[in-house]
Amino acid sequence: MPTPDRTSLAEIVDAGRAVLEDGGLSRLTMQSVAERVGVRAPSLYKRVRDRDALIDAVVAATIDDLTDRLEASDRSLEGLASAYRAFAHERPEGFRLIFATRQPQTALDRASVAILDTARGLVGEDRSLEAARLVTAWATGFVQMELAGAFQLGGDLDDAFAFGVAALRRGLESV
Amino acid sequence: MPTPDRTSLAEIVDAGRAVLEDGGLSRLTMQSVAERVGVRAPSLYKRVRDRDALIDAVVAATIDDLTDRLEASDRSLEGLASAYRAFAHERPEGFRLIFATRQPQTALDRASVAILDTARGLVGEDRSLEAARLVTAWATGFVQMELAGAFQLGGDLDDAFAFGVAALRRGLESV
DNA sequence: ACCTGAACACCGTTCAAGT
DNA sequence: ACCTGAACACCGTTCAAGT
Repeated sequence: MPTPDRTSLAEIVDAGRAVLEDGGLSRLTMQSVAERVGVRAPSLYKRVRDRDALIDAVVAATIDDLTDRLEASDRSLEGLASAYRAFAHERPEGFRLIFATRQPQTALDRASVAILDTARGLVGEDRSLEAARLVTAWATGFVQMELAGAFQLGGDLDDAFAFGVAALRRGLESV
Repeated sequence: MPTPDRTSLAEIVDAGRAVLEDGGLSRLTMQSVAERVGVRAPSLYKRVRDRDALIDAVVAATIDDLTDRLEASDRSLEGLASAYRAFAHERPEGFRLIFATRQPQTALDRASVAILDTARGLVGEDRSLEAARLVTAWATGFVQMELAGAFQLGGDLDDAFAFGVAALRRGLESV
């Protein structure tokens, strides 16, 4: 006798993201997600292989949202960079998790395209991949260090970020 | 009746680092560290407040080693950058953990000095802090993405790294 | 077909009892 | 003064039994 579904994969992933932002990865337990969704922990295993798979799904959803933001920016170097940083500030735990997991992140493909387009406009086709990697690495590292509290020598972080984009633009335009 | 010490804080931290590189953070359990040190898990609590404090100590020791490497480099922009990257390749889990923990990282002070010196030589006193942050953010992000397998569009990563340092030098020299 | 309680393995942590 | 086994709380996961 079929029972009506009491939840769904999408609802579980959303609950996982909410719990993650609330309390960090260590609070992202099967029990806390189940409770938020109104079900018992063992029921989650009907939709999700295990906790790691749930975490992967949370990462994938986060990357999707991040990509939407990049695509919605003005696509300039400055626009991409600040959209990236703003997203990380909004969802610090989710952002952090993207680079804390080791897996085939084909979900990053869409984001790569947006950044590559802008990079191509700055340095041309030949060096666009390297230029995109420069910009992405810098933005990723900046935000991660910011979130980790690793910038401890004072100074204004907004200034440092603006200085960084400007220097990158100069460095790339002189290729 | 005093018992002779069967271990020490330093030995525990070293064991923690070894276990970490072997199996990642999730394998860094009190039990695995205790076993490696030849003691039962509860005994660790005589030297270490809890697992988080052990992790903090592992991070601090890792930052110390990293700083030694930076100081032992030729102190050029290129030398610092490749020393940084080489260290991350040697101790990927330890490196990763540095920016995965949120805490007062005064241990980063020594490393900051080395990078600031080099940055000052490139852009002068006024913008040295921002320049140091640009370089550190880029190197950190590059290596983290590399370790996470986030560079998935082919191309040579050594090339991309060299391209990055060169572009940063140009961007900074034209301040 | 989905949901649950019970059960098991494992981990962090405390503590009384050993030496 | 350090070390240990026993115990407790908590978590991930499986599974037989419910609907």
